[in-house]
Amino acid sequence: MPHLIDPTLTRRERQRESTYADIVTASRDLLQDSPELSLRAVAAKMGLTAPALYRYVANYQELVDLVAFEIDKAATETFAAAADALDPDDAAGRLVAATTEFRQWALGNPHEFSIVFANPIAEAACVRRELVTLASSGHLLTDLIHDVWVQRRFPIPALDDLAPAVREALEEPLIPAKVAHIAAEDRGLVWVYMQGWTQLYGVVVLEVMGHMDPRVIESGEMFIDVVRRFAPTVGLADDVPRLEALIRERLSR
Amino acid sequence: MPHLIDPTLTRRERQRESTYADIVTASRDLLQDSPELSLRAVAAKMGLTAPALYRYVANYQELVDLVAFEIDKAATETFAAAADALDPDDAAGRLVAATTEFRQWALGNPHEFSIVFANPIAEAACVRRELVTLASSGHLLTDLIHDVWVQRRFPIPALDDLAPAVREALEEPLIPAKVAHIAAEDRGLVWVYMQGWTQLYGVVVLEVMGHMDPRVIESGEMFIDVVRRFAPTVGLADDVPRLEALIRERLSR
DNA sequence: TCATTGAAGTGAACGGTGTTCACCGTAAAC
DNA sequence: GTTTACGGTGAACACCGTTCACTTCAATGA
Repeated sequence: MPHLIDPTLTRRERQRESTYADIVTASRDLLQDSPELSLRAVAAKMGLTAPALYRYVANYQELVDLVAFEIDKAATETFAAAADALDPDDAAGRLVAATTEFRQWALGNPHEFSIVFANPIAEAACVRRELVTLASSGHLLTDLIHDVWVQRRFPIPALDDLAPAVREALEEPLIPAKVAHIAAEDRGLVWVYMQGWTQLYGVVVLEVMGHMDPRVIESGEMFIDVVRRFAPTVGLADDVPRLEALIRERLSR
Repeated sequence: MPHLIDPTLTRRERQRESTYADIVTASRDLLQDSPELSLRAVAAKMGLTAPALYRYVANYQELVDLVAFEIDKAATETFAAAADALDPDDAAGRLVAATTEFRQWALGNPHEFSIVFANPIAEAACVRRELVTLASSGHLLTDLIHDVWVQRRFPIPALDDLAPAVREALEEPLIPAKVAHIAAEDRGLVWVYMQGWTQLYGVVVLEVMGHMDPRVIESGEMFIDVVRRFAPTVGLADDVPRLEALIRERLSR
């Protein structure tokens, strides 16, 4: 994303913005090689000393959050691009393409993946939770499932059939903007999304962490299996052969 | 596990064994409070200096592996105990009880859980991989699913219907002992186990890491939902109401 | 235009980490 | 009773996150 000159920003502000971009770039560079991201290494890579970074970031955790947020944003763009490579009317194919791209990206960039999706945020501040919660990747997948639903109208649970805790979580999500465009009575769809995300997350984390037979990881068969089992839930039982072919084509790239 | 005096071990060997136990105890104590396990802190807690630990462990990673292995072993005993609290003939109930106990333990001991199940072993040595792969928890869950299968004889995939990579992984697992007691022609059952483990792992990691709406985590509804959806796969469709009640009873403790 | 202000960066320092090495006492082994 | 080697120490190195006093210099306002 080439940074056009924004006249509303003063020169200093523009330079500051550019430094933030440099921080992210340096951090992602380091994550290509090492699983650990260190503040000092980032500073060194930028030609700065460590204390200088504290002008931009309150502490190490905030650096990680910043980088994680930007990684998620950038990765989501590649997921969206994978979807956009297909016919705009092929909602099912778009969902599967983005999902497959997510899996491939995770395995190809395990450190970046870990920083975004395998970081404990239970004991973190509210800011952190908000950032991660409005993850753009989650937003994208929700949209793609919604598109499938618009086409297929697969059954979704009524809010009254869901447990109270779930209903609350769907009616008033932590970040309202995330599902604001989904009508209140259709929020059961978000529960279906969460079911799917849970399964996708399970395979991918197992694969990225290496907690699975290497031969199975390499083949991608468990990932395919998950998609195959989830397809009927979103009205795509009949599309499985085509979708599976689509996945295999993408996996073999 | 009270250590009886083993006359086959010399005094020195016994003392060494006891020191290993102390290392694990000190480490687990530290993990109760802090998410990070530091070699120096372990040494200090034992009244030693850091270099002394290198008489027992080659490096930090080996300390983590040792602790992770022992935690897995100890945790598995509590899972097994949860199963044993039920009628020995109630294979379904035993599986669900152990599974629920796993989820509860994970949420109650997030640091211990992370060290065992959310540690990247992709870029680790072979020793590490072997240790984690012969995880006793995996062994237990495989046994419990096998018991359910003996009772219900739910359909399992034929090896010929599975992808080559999967077939290889099932026929010659990384650690042969793990599934040695399952006949070659019944190895499709292990694939069903892996499907179930993937789903269980997905929810629990999401919950432990806090990457889910706190209200949903607290209620345990997504975990219940996963069990509910998996039940038919192992011939337990009709048992869902009873099993769900069993879960809810355990969750409310 | 000049003085002032404040943002950005530095070097030194503190406490923490994993790790290595030379050294030492003492308990086990021959 | 002598020798061996095991288990422990203290000092040191390189790295980490973080703080603080200090400088520099560009943007700002009079």
